[in-house]
Amino acid sequence: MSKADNSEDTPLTNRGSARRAAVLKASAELFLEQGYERTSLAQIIERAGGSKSTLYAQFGDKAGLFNTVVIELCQAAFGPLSKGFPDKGAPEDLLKEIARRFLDMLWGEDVLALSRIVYTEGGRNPEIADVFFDQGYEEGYAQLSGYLRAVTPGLTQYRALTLARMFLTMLPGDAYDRLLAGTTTQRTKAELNEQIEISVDWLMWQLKKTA
Amino acid sequence: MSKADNSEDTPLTNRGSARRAAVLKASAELFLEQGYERTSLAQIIERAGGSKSTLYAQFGDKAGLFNTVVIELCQAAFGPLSKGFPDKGAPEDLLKEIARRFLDMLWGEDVLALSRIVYTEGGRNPEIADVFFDQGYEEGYAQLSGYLRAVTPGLTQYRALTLARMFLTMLPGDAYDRLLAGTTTQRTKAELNEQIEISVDWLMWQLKKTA
DNA sequence: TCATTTATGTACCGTACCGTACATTACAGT
DNA sequence: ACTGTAATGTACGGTACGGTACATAAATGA
Repeated sequence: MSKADNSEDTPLTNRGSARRAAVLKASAELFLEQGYERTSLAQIIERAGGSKSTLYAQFGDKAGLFNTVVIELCQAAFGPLSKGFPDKGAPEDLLKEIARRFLDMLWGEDVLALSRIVYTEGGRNPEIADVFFDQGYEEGYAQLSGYLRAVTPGLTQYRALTLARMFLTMLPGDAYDRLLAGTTTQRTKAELNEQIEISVDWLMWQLKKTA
Repeated sequence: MSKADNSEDTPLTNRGSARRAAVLKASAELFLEQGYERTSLAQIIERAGGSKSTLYAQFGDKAGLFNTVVIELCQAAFGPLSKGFPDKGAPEDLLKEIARRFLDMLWGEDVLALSRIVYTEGGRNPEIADVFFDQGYEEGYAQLSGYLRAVTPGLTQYRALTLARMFLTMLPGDAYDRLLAGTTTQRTKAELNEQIEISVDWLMWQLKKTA
């Protein structure tokens, strides 16, 4: 983001904002698919139409474009988290449903590719790592911990957050890591269901101990 | 690894094998630090001495060199896992000790950087992902599950593996992911200790339920 | 000691890349 | 309709990269 990042200051004309959208869409696809280094500006333009001038006028440089794209993607990818929880049924069934939704979201190709790119480029670009975790995991912890406190009298906020964090991280086990890395063997659906079962058991146990 | 990978077939002379070692060392440092794309062959040679001819004669091409390096690194990085467990004291204290050792290993700069590169390049190179998980996590699961079965009559091998896997993945919570991604805020030591506590509690509970 | 093989160094090729300069077109306000 | 401004297209510069060709030096085996 070196010289001219036109993200908010100048009011774009219709033509401009349409191109901007096209460039963002194409960049998102290509960055997610190939990563930062392997994606060239020429590829982006080929897919988005227009030309490099537009790109540099609107996003400054390649890094600026990347930053903008990834931050927009973070805000989009974790949308399902803000849908709220189902609210009927025994806590145990409810937690299982929450678990399934969470895993379904993680398993989405967009979240998967986004995670990969954040892990790869985060070291050189801490902003995207922060946004990713704040909008993603932390948001999930907050939602779940709110629910836990609602059904468990005497549960402190800190403890609820800890439990939520541990629940959501034990849930996928190493299945998510294997997906990210691309191992040839992956966890089976049966193993995943077993992990859900175990995780929910544990969380219910913790809640009972508190109450 | 396109044309001439001289990893095992031709007996290298002294001169050759010395250079080979130097190239491997330099490549390891640079690949881990910068990733595959950002590391150029010129950089490697600058650090290792010698010249491109040597490199191409011994490793075929850049990809071949990378593959060799990463696989050697996998075998080296997880060395601490094969040290075996401490074997005196109550299971609870023992599990805590195991947990601490495991986290210490994960937190090492070499394992950290290796994880990052495997997640990044694994998609294009499944072999390194497989080696990484087989030599790393799966080895840890095997060791721990062996111990669990030894102290818990009636625990099946499958169940022991599952418990070991869940234990070792819940242990770091999201702390390891945050490290990999490079967020500006990280989990505190207190939070980690709490996670260890909770994880060990859970595992002890599971073992008691079985026995 | 001499011939053959193996390792090394140098110089180079073609390519792909990011970024820029500048001419050109569409738009907005009057 | 006219004019200044913003968006676009074209063409190119400079560079760094992976990979190769070929000459040279070292080692090996007899």
